[in-house]
This record gives sequence, structure tokens and C-alpha cells, in this order.
Amino acid sequence: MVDETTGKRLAGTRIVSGKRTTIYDLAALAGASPSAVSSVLNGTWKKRRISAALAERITRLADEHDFAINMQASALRREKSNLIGMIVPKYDNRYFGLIVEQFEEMARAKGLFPIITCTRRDPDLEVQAARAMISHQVDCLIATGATDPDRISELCASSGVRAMNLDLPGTLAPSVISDNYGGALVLTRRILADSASSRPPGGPILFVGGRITDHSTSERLRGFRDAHAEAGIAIDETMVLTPGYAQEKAHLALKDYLAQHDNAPKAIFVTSTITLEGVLHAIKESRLYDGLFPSIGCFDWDPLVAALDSRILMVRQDVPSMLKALFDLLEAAPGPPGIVSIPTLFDTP
Amino acid sequence: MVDETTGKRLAGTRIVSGKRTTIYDLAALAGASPSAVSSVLNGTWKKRRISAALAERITRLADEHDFAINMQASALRREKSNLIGMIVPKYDNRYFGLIVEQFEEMARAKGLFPIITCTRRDPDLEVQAARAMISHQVDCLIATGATDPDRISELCASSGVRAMNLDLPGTLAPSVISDNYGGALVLTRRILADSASSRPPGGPILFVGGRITDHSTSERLRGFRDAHAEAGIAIDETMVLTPGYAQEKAHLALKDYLAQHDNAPKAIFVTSTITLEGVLHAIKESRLYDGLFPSIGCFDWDPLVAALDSRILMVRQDVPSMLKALFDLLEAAPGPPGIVSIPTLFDTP
DNA sequence: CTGAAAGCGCTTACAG
DNA sequence: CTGAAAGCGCTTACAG
Repeated sequence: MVDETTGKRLAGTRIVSGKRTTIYDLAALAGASPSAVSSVLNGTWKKRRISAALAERITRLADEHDFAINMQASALRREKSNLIGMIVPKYDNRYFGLIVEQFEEMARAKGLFPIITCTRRDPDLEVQAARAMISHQVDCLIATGATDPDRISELCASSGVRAMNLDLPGTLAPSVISDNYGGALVLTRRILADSASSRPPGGPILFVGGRITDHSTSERLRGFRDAHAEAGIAIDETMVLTPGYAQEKAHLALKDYLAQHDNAPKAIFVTSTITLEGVLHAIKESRLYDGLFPSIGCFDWDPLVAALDSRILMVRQDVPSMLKALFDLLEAAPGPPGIVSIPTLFDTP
Repeated sequence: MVDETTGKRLAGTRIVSGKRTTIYDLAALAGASPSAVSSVLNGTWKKRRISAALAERITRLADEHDFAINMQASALRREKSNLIGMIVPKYDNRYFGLIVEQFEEMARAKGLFPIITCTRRDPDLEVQAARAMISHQVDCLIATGATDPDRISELCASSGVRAMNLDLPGTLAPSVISDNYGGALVLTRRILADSASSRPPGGPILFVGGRITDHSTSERLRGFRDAHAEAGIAIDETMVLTPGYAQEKAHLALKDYLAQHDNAPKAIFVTSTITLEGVLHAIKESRLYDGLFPSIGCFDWDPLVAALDSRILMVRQDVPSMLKALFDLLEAAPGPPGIVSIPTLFDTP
């Protein structure tokens, strides 16, 4: 493959370029058996007492040919794919972005190949994606923020795939979630303190975003209520808006609310940075907020928001600890479907 | 599997629960051959003239057992995986988030299964990830914003995998990129106009972020220079800072710059929203900007920034058009390694 | 120290 | 209308 006189690789001489090299090709070139090639390539050759010379020769040939083992075939034979799947709702905020990025890193560190797919909070897509991942033989499937985690756990169970939940808990597989109650309690206290110091001091807080059927939303609402109770502030139930997470929905919901009221809430609790987007638009458009800016606290840390506007309070979910807990569960024997709750943070990373 | 008297599914009676069902299991249950099951399941059964009754029976059995075909085996046999891989630098901004989300959607619409992996702008990780994807038999690999796209194209070539580049161009595979020159030209003009109207009016703009070796950075710099030339404003070369994209690096670079100067630049051109984070921190910390806020323009649209601060000008890269172009190239016969350049946008989505 | 052979779960040309 | 058989590229117990 290399010009003897110049030492340069000759164009077009790479063996069977385009056609994939197999261990049979390598075996023929090395004058050895496919078994030998296989064991050299997967590191079991010392055990098989193959000569170092042969191992060396095979390794060199593999390098020269950019040989890439066929994992489909390998996994089929070993009956283990080393694939780990993750379903994630969206890639549109820093929380899920960090989850995905760190998940990939930790999976690779454990010798697993991560497969991630985004299901846009669509229950049908979630099931479809789970099926696809199972078909692709993932050894384990993580459902992150899934609408119906138990449906996914069932699918996994009938295919012998290990299932786990992240961010939103299920009853059929172990779950790792944030302490949404605790985070909301602290956040609400801070918003109340912040708005109390404003002029004129604010009353109860408006709650915007999330789905009332979500575990995380109901837990955050519970923390929200308890913080109000502590402070002796009554909550008007019309002040809880849960139209989902999408910014357009939050925008509309808040716009409607403001249109029906004469004085604007002095403080707002927002369930996600995506929801925050819609809230900010509604505030900007409303006459009620002319010149004013309410106290705002939201779930999920966004570094750009922090850099731009120090007035907005943010709860940071502890992604590294969540993923650590997830992989710890994975290390351990397949346990019962308990829930691990990770405390939230409040300062900068 | 169902209790005859109650009609309810009995716990633990799902057939060989945990052990995956194969087409052989289904064949035995249906009283047919594995071949028949296979063709019913992959839709070729009309062609094989299998009876509708048998097809129906097999389909029902497959449903009952949550049968998921083993794609590894199927792909191995067909010598086609229908897997499409994408390498992406980071998940930490809306630009790449949108790319990934839309890529997944378009891939699925074409019957392909997307595999995405994030390589954190690390050249070694990029190559390692590309190898892994090739091993997993992707039919096609998209390198997005890769440091060395040609290295990846080479790896693909020697395994007969189709390669394409996105966001950053290469010379060995077709590339789809943004018109970084045009976008920077327009953005610079707008920043100049914005800062000219401020009091006191600003001079030349400070350029912050990117890698000077990046095609996109050099193109943006070219647009930046041309816009200055048009306006008859000379550029001081010390005003071009290209320490990379990471916010910490931009933060440090700008901090250093400000420490060495007596008056702060009235306007800043920022190469990405991540870089913007660092720029904002440096501005906040500097005495030179006390009370003032420079005119800022940046690449990449971030909806939260838009909602929070209307002063910041943003160029939006046209992700839908970029991906459309990418999939069009994919549809077409494997063409020559040309570059498709997509104009940038300037308004809200 | 090494190879021949069986088998992972599919698909498909071939032969009824 | 349907099945037996070969083979995709690996791995590994088994037999030298």
C-alpha cells in the first residue's frame, strides 16, 4: 500500500477500499485463522496463548486497514450489545443538554455505547422510540422525563431489557429524580423574600408551567403551597397555571391571566427555563407590567440567564449527582423499583 | 397467558418473560416456518403470497408478545443497518440542540435510526466516536462542527460508509454550512449602526470568540473586516480575540483585554451564544463598563436572550434549510465533495 | 500455541 | 401458498 521508493501511500491502493474488511480478510493476510484474529482483536489472546508475534502482526494489519469490528455481528454472537439507550424529552434547554452530555460521557467511561433519542414529550413517540431501542438490542434503557415511564418499563420487561427512570419517576423500574418539593420550597421562600422587599411589596406568587399530572409539577406545587403556608399567605387557586412546559403555552396562559386581572402579580414561580421564555414575552407585552418587573424564580439553571439578568432566581438540579446515582443503580444488581431523590442546588455551578 | 375465567393477564405468565422472543418462538406458536414469520413481519408477505389468515395470526402473536425484531441480526443479514450517525460538538446551545432535534426527526421520517454523539470539540474523541459509529455499522456519518472532518471522511471511506460534513466544511465529503461571511457582514453593519447611535458613538468593534483555524471563524472575520472597510473604519488587529468558543476562555480573554486598555470598546461581535456568556461576565466585572452596556451582536439565536434583552443583536443560522440540504444530498447519488452554503437569517423564527 | 465448527437471529434465493 | 437451507461477521467451547 506504500510506495517502496517514496514511502508515500499510493492513491487508490488501500485494499478493497469501500468494501469493509472482515476478520477473514485479516486472517488471510496474516496467514492465521479467523479465531486467532478475533481473539487478538478482543484482547483474549493472552488467555488463548497466541504468540506475541502473531498478535503484533494482526494488530498492525488491522490498523493499516482501518479495520472496524462489526459490532452487530459481535453483539449478536455474544448476546450482549453494550448499548445503553436514553430517551429524553427535548434538547432545548441546558438541563437536558447537560443530562445528555454527561450521560454520554459516563456511559463511555463504563464501556457502554450511548444511544439517545428525543421524543418531544409525545407519549406515542416515547413508546415508538423505546421499541426501536429494544429492537436495536440496548442492554438498558433510561426513560428521562417520560410521560408514561411504566409503559416503557413494561416493554423492556417483556424483552429482558433493564429499565430505569430519570427525572420523572415510575412504579415498575428504579427512578432517580430531583427533590422537586425541597427545591420548590426554597425557591418559593426566596421569591417571597425578594418580592417582599420590593415596593409595593408583593402578595402571593403566580405559579406558571408544567403539567398537573406530572410528578415533578405536583411536587413543586406542594413545596410552593407549603412555603406560602409557612409565611401565612393564602393562595388563590386561580393563580396556579399549568398549561405544559412549551413557551407558547405559557405565553398564552399568562396573557389570558393578565387580561382578566387589573393588577399584575408581583412575583412569578416558573417551572422551567423554556416556560420562562413565554412568561417573559407575556410580561413584555402586558400594560400591567409597564416599567415594572416582577420577582421571578424558576426551575433549572441557565447560565446565559444568570449572566444577563441577576434578578431572576434559579434552582439548579444536580445533574452530576443524579447521573451518579443512576449509574450506581446500574452497577448494583437489578433492584426493586424504588425512588432516589437528589437535593437541588441554589448557587452557581 | 390470560386467565380463562377472569380474562385478566396473570402475573408472571408472559411467555419466557425476560428471555427475548425470536421469530422461531413465534413460528412455533403460529405453526408456521420462521421464513413465513420473517416475511410477515417485514412486510414482504404479499409478495410471498402468504395467506392473509396466517399473516394476521402471526401479527397478533407478535403484538401479544411485544415482539421486537432483533435489528442486529436483521442488519447483519441484509448488510444494511439503516443507522445514520451524527457527531456534534456540544449540546449546550440552542443551535446544536435544534440541529440534533431536527436531524432526529428528519432521519426517522426517512426510515433511518439516528445515533448521535457529542465529542466536546475534542479531536481525539471525534475520531474515536467516528470509529465506534462505523463499528456499529452506520450507513452514513454526519460530522457536525468537527475539528478535522477530513480525518473522519477517510475513516468512513475505508469502511465504505458515506460521509458528510455539517457546519464546518471538509474537502473529502460534501459539506453543508452557513454563509458565515454574509451573516457576519450584516451583523457587523448592524452593530456599527447601533453603536453609532449611542452616546458617545463607538469606534471599531471588538471581535470575541472562535478559533482562528476554523473555517467559520475566518469567514466571519472576513465579513467583519469587509463591513468595517465599507464604513471606512480601520480595525486595530489587537481587537480580534479568538480564544475558542468556551465561555471561560472568552471571559479570560476579554478580561485581559479590558485590563490592558483605558477605554472599553463600545461594541462587541461575539461568535456564539456560549462565548456570549463569558463576554457578559467580563463586562459585568469590569470597571470600564460601569453603568454602560456596549452594543453587542452575536452568532446564533437564543430565544431566552431575545426574551430577556432586546439590545443584543443575533444572527440566526437557518437550521431547517441546512438539514434539508443535507438530506437532499443524501437522497441524491453520492456526489463530489462540494460545499453548499446556506444564507443566515436575522429575524425571530 | 492454534484451528474447525457451531451458533447468535435474521433474510432471501431456491425449490417445491 | 410455503419451507429448508445457506450465510451475514463474529465468538467461544472444544479438541488438538
